[in-house]
Amino acid sequence: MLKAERHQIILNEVQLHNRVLLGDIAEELNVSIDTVRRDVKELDEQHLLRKVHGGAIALGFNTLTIQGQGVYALVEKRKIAEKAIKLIRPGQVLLISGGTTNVELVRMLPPKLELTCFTPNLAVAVQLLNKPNVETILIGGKLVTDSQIAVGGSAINMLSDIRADLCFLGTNSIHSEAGITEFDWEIVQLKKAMISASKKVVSPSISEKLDSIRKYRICGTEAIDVLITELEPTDSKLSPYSEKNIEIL
Amino acid sequence: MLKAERHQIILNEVQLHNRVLLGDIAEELNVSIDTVRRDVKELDEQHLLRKVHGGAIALGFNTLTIQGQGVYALVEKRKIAEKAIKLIRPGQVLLISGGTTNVELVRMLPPKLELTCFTPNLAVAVQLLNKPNVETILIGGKLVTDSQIAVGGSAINMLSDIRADLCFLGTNSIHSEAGITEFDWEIVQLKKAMISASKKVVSPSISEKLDSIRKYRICGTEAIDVLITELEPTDSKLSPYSEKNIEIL
DNA sequence: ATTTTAAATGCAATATTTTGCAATATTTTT
DNA sequence: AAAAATATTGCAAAATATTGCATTTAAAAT
Repeated sequence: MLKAERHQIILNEVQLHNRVLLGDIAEELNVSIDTVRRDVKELDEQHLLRKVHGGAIALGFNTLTIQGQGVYALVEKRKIAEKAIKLIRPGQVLLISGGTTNVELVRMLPPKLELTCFTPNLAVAVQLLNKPNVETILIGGKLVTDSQIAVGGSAINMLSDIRADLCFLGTNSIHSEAGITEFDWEIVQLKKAMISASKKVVSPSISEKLDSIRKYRICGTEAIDVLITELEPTDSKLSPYSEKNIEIL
Repeated sequence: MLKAERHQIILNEVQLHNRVLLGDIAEELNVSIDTVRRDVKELDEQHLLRKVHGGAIALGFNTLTIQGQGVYALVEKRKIAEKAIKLIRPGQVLLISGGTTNVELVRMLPPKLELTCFTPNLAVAVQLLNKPNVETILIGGKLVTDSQIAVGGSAINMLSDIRADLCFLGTNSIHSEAGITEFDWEIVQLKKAMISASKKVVSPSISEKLDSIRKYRICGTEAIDVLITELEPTDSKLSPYSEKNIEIL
């Protein structure tokens, strides 16, 4: 029995019955209760369920999660999110695109921080709802299924009325010469509008996405103010970007 | 044995059983376990499966779900949702407000039904994303935390461009004389706009909400075309409404 | 056809992860 | 407050991964 398989089963059980007992699962899966305990602990760390004394329960009401597997490269993304949050000042207006890194960023926002946040992304919006001191404004439009982001004329139109202090632009591909690129035309248009609606553009990208190029271009490196990766800012992989006058964190 | 051939077989196996063990495959294909490991690693990099310790598993659906904690009066709401769905014809344009009944309604939509759905509510939007044949358009605006609904000028503005066939208006309070009422002023404005954007207004309400009045008025009974409760249409509690020429389901 | 080059494979040594157990601590229940 | 249930921690055995390297195989170039 693979660990990942157990995780799926446990999650499924929790979804179905809203709660599970560790002992029951252990028996059902024929593993020791310690193993189940560790499984549940991991799932809890990935925000896929909530571990409680004696078992686990499904997450609370406004919790959107990515079902099935947990978030890929969560450790790296948390590191990025932590650096990103340091850029934020109380009272600012933020513009936040989609992507799991941005979701993690929002989740890690200090609860007492007062902000106004605009976002076209469902998962980001749901996370923002959990922050009592954040005013959230949803950017509407046609929803792209897999990225859960609103695109199209009305979204772009709504963005044209905004002047945000900081834009966290979830990035698919970034390259020191080609800039930021995407493979979905609609999303390209949206992100372009997001960039022009912001005073400062921050690109949180796990290093894996560096030096890659997609079909359509969103902007050149000159439009990016800050690049945040999980690496040390002095890492050699980042020097092509710092040479382009991008601030590296 | 060609590499591509092995890849096919591995993928097939994963599809079929949801998981594979490296050892099993190695034996089956008569290659070393190292080779299989490398194969699986490649397939993982192409996002065709997920490599885990000991083997590989199929990719989960990357869909967002709201992990609903026990929805109050779920049985009744399902009954209402079932009746409501019968009103829908393929290809129609729907306008759906918030509320757990509407979420349940969307969850129960047949997967093959083709629709265009507008909604200002996050939970509804998330559920709609799981429907492959539904085009979802999010109505943006300032999010009201507890109802997870977008309100304000831009939302109302966006609604003014819509002409929906059917509006499912989640209802807080309905009264045969006072009509539909709410306690949140912003939401009242939004729902008014939703009503004028639709040809036909349907109010799905559990019977508990009948005959109650809140602070602000959304519309009179004349604006409501259909009232759906979990009760039999002939129930005496509903007669004040049928007398107002509302269709009862 | 033959050489050159690159890719693929299996092996062995080493590292990492997973798992169950036992001893101890903590929480929950009575 | 005592008893029962559940958690935590450290540990060792087993399973699995990783790495470097030698060998084979396939592809490209001559």
